[in-house]
Amino acid sequence: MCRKTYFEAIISIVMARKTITIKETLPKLASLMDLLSAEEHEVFEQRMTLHAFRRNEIIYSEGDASTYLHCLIAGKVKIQKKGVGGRPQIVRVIKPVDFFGYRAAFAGQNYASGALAFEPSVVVRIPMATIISTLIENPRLGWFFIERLSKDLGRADERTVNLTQKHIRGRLAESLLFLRDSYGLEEDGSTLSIYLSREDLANLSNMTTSNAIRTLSAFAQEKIIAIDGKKIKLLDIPKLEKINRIG
Amino acid sequence: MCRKTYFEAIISIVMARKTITIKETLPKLASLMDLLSAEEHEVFEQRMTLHAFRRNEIIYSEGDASTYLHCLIAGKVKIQKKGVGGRPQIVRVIKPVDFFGYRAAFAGQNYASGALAFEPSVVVRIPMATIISTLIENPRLGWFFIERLSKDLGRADERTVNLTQKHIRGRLAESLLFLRDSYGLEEDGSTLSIYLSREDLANLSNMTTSNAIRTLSAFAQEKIIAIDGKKIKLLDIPKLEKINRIG
DNA sequence: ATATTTTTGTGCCGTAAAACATATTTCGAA
DNA sequence: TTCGAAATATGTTTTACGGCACAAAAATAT
Repeated sequence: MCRKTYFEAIISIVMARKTITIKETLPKLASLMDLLSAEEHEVFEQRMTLHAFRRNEIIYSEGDASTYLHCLIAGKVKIQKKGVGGRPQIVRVIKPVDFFGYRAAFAGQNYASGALAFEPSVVVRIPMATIISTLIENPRLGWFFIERLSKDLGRADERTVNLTQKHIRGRLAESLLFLRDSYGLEEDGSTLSIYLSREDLANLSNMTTSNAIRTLSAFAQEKIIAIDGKKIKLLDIPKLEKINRIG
Repeated sequence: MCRKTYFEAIISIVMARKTITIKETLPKLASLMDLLSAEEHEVFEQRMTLHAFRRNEIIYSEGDASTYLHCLIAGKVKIQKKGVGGRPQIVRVIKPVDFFGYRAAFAGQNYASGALAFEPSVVVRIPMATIISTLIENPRLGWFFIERLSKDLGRADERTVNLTQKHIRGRLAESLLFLRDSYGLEEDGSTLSIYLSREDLANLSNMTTSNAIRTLSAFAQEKIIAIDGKKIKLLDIPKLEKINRIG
């Protein structure tokens, strides 16, 4: 982790060909900040800090004390959990402006999963102590988190069933569609806007890296996708959806 | 589903060799009811209904409108979700006095999983509309659900990794330990207090029924467990834990 | 009590996917 | 630029597990 000044954070982002100013940061947090009273808003603003992370940098690790709520302002983040023999599994991905890293504190636990930056990212941190004490007073803030937790829990159950029951091709197809839904496509309307390693793709789809590469090649051969280094073009989305559906 | 009067519900439970009276029901709901004001308490009491379910009876189905919060007063319940080709997967189990069936309503969805009684069960229903409108006013009630959802989400992520990465023996060992933690042991200190079919055990452990039977037999041969019909005795818990740990 | 269906228990086989081995390419650092 | 280390790619081997078939036992209905 590297805690940085606003200035440094902004510079990092600019280097990643995106621009962000302090003026832009607060409005992005609006979905949460709008729920607060004037005094609460003031307290939050005072206590929040801005941080920049490089590609693959750790935002927090499994086992860390869950001290802060995180909000991704810019960039892309993966939430992953170690399994048998330390083999990581990506359980969620975060896009701007999503909140993350709050579950463990609500459950009174240390982090059960770690957060890493897929690419240069800017994160706002707010102490969980502030969140929880405000929550006890402000039911609208409570509802904010109830909705998010409920949706995440639904997705987690869905994911458990899909990862355990589908075959490799189905799981990879699902991951590709999931990445499209999460991060969208580039201007050409077919290239995924996220470039992740084959290893990450494997950890997202519950397979070995070899099999992620192999199956990706098979999809390319079948003209379902096109591969150009880390760039993946989705050529035949109906077919991907079919492969995903039938498992 | 069969909606019953208090009287009928009590009779069903008595038939299952358990007794429950109306006087006992409310105190069991205390963890939630204690958070309410006198007026709120009154409203809840008025709107809640008591229901009895027979063995294997459906409490609610996947796709149903998520109209009620459920609380299990007596019995045992499984929450399951259909996957590829309708193959069910048990995602959670419920013991008294646990709340369930509230996530979907909070997320604004229909039920994404169904609830079935493992054995004769008594359930209290409270309309989700009542819960949500009370929640907006009462932050303590909000916190009640935030904690539960956060713990469930942690367990769901844990489960995803375990079910996908562990081998059959590891998954079955985990399920047996999980059932012990959820429902406890009988007076002998080693027999699981829940008798589930091999099929249920398979759906809990993500394997085919054949493999659940096979692996269970293997454990029995190795003197890790003892099988007597549906009764399962855990003989060597350290060994079970080891098998669970190494996957 | 008897018949019928469901659940449990085993063996065998085929296959999907992991493990392993080894090029080849790309990338980062000196 | 050159070197070493990752990341990507692909073929081969091994194995865990699902699928299927069938028998026995138990539960349920008649």
